[in-house]
Amino acid sequence: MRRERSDAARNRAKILSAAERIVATHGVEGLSMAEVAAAAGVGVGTLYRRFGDRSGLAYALIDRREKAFQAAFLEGPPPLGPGAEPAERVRAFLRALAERTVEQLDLLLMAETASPLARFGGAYDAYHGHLVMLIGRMRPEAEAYGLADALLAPLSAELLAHRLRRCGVSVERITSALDDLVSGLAR
Amino acid sequence: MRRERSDAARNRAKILSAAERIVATHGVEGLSMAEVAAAAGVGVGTLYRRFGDRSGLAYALIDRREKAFQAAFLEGPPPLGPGAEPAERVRAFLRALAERTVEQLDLLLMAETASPLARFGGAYDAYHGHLVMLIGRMRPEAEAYGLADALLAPLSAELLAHRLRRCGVSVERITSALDDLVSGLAR
DNA sequence: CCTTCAAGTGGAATGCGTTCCGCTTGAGAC
DNA sequence: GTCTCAAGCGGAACGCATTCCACTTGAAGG
Repeated sequence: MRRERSDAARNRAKILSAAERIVATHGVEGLSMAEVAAAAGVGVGTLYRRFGDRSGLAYALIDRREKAFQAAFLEGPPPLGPGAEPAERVRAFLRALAERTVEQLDLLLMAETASPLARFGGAYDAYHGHLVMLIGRMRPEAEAYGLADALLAPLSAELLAHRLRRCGVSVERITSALDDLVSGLAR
Repeated sequence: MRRERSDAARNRAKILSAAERIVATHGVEGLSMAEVAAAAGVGVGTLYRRFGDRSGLAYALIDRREKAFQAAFLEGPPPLGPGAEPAERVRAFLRALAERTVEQLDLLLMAETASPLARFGGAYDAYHGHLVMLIGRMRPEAEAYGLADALLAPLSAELLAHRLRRCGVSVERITSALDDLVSGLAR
C-alpha cells in the first residue's frame, strides 16, 4: 500500500489536534464526529476515511501512550522489560497496565462502547501474548493461555470503571489482589 | 410503587413475544426498536416506558433463564447449590455460567454494546457476591474480592465471543483453565 | 354511574453515527 | 509542462436509538 498523500497527512493531524482540544475542554461526551469534523475544518467523510469509525478515532488518540507502553514492557528497563524475574515482570506489567487504563479510562470506555470487539485483536492480544510468554517461563506446565485471561480481563476499562467509580474500590486493592494471584502461581 | 396497569402488562407481553419472534427469524441484528414496536402493534414510546432502552429489552429477553440460573446456584441441588464442597461449587458455577453465556451470546453482546455498564450492578454483582462467599469458605485469608473478578471477568460475553469465534478456542478449554485456577486456590 | 388523575400511549421530532457519491487534487509518468 | 487517475474530500442523506409531549384510559373513590 502506497504512502499517505500529503493533504491526507495534514488532515489527520488537524483532526487529531481538534479531537484532543475537544476532549480537553468538553470531555469525552463532547467528542461527536460532526463536532470534530467542524472543529478540524474538514467533512465528516474525511474522519471516516482516516479513522474508520468513532472507536478508531478514540484508539488513535490513545495510541501515542499505548506505543510507549508496549515498548516499555517489550524492551524497556526492568522490572517491566527483560532482565527481571518473570513473576516480577508480570506484577509490574499488571500494575502499569492498570495505571494506564485508569489514566485513559474515559477514552477507553468510549472506544469499547462504540465497537466492543475492536480491542481484541489489537492491544489486548499483545498483552495476552506477553503474559503467556512470562507465565510459560514461570511455570511451563501451567495453562498459560487461560491464566493470562484471568489476569487481564479484570483490568478491562468497564470493570475497572465499575469498581473504582461505583464500588469505591482503590486501584491499589485491585492490583494487589492480582499480585497475590501471581505470587500463588510463582510458588 | 403501584402494580402495573392491566393494559401495560398486556403490552409488555406483546412486546416480549414480538421481540422473541424477531430474534428467532432475523437474529439479533434485526432487533430494532421500531421493528419490535411495529411487530407488537404499539408505539416506540411504549417500548421505552416498559424497558428503558435497547439493552433493557435484551436483558428482559434473557431474564427468564437468568432467574432459573440464579435459583440453581443459590438454592438448587449440589454441586451447583448448597451441600457440595466450596471448591466444587465454584467449578460447577463457572462451568454453568460459561454455558449460559454461550447460549445467549448474541443477546448478551447486544445488551453490553448498547449500555456497557448495565451488566454490573445487575447479574455480575450477584455472581461476584456468590463467588466471594464461596472463596471465603475455601480460604478465609484470601483476597476473595479480587479473586472473584479474576474468575468472572474471563467469562464476559465479549471475551468469550473473541476466544470462541475468532481464536477457535473451545469452551471446555476455557472452563478447564479456570478449574485449574480454582484447584490452585483450594490447595 | 360519574369523576378524577396518575399511568400509559403513540408517533413525530431530534441527535448522532455512518454511508454514499459526485467532485477535486496530489503526484508520478512521459 | 501536461496528462492521468487513484486517493482524497465534503456534506447531504440515511437508519436507528432515544426523547418529548399532547392525548387516552384503567381503576379507585364517592
